[in-house]
Amino acid sequence: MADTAELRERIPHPPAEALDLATILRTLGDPLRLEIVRILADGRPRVCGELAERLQIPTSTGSYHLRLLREAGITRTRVRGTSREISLRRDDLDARFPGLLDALTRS
Amino acid sequence: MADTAELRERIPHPPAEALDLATILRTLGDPLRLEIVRILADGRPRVCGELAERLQIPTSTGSYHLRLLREAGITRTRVRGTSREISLRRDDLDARFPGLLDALTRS
DNA sequence: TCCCTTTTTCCATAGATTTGGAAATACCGC
DNA sequence: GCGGTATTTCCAAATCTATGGAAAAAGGGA
Repeated sequence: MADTAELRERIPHPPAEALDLATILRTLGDPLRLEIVRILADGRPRVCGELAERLQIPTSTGSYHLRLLREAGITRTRVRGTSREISLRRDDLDARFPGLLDALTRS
Repeated sequence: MADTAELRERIPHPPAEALDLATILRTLGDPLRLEIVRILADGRPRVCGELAERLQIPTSTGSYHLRLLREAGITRTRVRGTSREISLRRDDLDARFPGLLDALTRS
């Protein structure tokens, strides 16, 4: 039986223990990226195009912000055919910074 | 009897209802500023020089970061003679973004 | 294989941020 | 008023960030 994580991703994500609070806050301190996190807060994954369209930005700009979110460890990106499925890393974030995501997505 | 707030400050602070989450996160997304907030988290006010010395930075740099913290509504600055007494705006932050400060200063 | 779709990479530009020395400002005590 | 102390403002330089068009990459289906 193969490793689940191996099947799930081909894209580099930081390990949970490497998550840095200042980096996370700086990354979320952009209105566009904060909005992406709020959209993802319902737990349903989205593809890049869906998010770019919803935010009314070119896909190249969207790709840039999604890369920062992934590199900060805030989102998880899963390859699905030619698409990328983006979801919140709620498990790791909640374990490492309890209450943070809740405080950010409340209301 | 004069207004307490009037006696307390001569320096512009944003009103509680103007606090913006993205601005707050961007401001805290700097290691130096996050450290200042952690130092202030015990509730005891500090003067600028005390913070600059503790962080090993020139006072002009400290003054810059403290201005950003104040303008974001994260700290309150009170004039005390030639000094400035810096404290966390925990009351307003807790009211506006419940759980945020706790998540940030835990551990 | 060829085409179509989705996303990323490349690249240049515009703009914002951080830094710290030097000068200016402000308040206090004498 | 004067000297001393604390802090801010000014300013320039170095660095980092965001934007978006165009081209490249990568997978799926016929």
